[in-house]
Amino acid sequence: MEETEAIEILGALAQATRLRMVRYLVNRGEEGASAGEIGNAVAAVSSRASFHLSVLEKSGAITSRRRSRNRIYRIDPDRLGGMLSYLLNDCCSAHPRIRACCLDEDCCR
Amino acid sequence: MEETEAIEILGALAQATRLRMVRYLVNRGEEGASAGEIGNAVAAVSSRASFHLSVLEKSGAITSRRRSRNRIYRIDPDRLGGMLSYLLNDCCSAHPRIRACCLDEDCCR
DNA sequence: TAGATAATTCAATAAATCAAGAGATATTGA
DNA sequence: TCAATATCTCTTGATTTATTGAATTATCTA
Repeated sequence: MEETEAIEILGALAQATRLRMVRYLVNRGEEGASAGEIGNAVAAVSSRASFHLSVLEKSGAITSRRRSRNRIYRIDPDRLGGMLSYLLNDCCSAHPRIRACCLDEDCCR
Repeated sequence: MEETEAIEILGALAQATRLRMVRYLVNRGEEGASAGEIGNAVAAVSSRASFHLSVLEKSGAITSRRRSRNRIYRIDPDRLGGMLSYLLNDCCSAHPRIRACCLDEDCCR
């Protein structure tokens, strides 16, 4: 992954509403969720939900397709994983301590 | 790690100059580097380097101490690792595919 | 203490981001 | 085609962020 791609995903995740959207969509898995459901889940009015979803989609963290009247959004696990890999393995050169913290949920604060 | 802490680190990393500073500091390891060296490494004038270093320090991604005339900055691997762990294990519920991408450098694009 | 060095803070400007509501667009079913 | 539903786009104003150069602060050494 390129630096600019990683930065765009990082910027997309660095906002509470959007991070909560990602969390919600990860739990929805392959099924995904409509803009309305997502907005509801994170307590965002429709225009705001739409804006934040478009930021996430533009970054590549999520994808979407239309299904009837709804637009269904889904996580793109390869892009999210790719960004994490870029940070951990490329930027941080797989620094042993950072890696240990990342892999073991209970390692670091 | 709390959501707000993770978001602050994510926001700190979502900027090219700052991401390059982190990359440089990871390579410097325990030794760390002075503000001047870091600014030089990422081609930033002193005031700009100082500004970005303060953003990184405020987020917790790096720490600093004064050594003579210089201020020496270092990575905080536990905080960086903690943020990665928050994303991978908490937000993404250790999603198998995301996890695989993250761990194997060559898994995802 | 005076001068040199290193880093930060300040001021001004430009650009980007966020929130909310109004209105526009797309899709479906009566 | 008309009405209802779901989503998106546009506008406004407020806030935040990034950049530069000048001024300031802290530290060291002759």
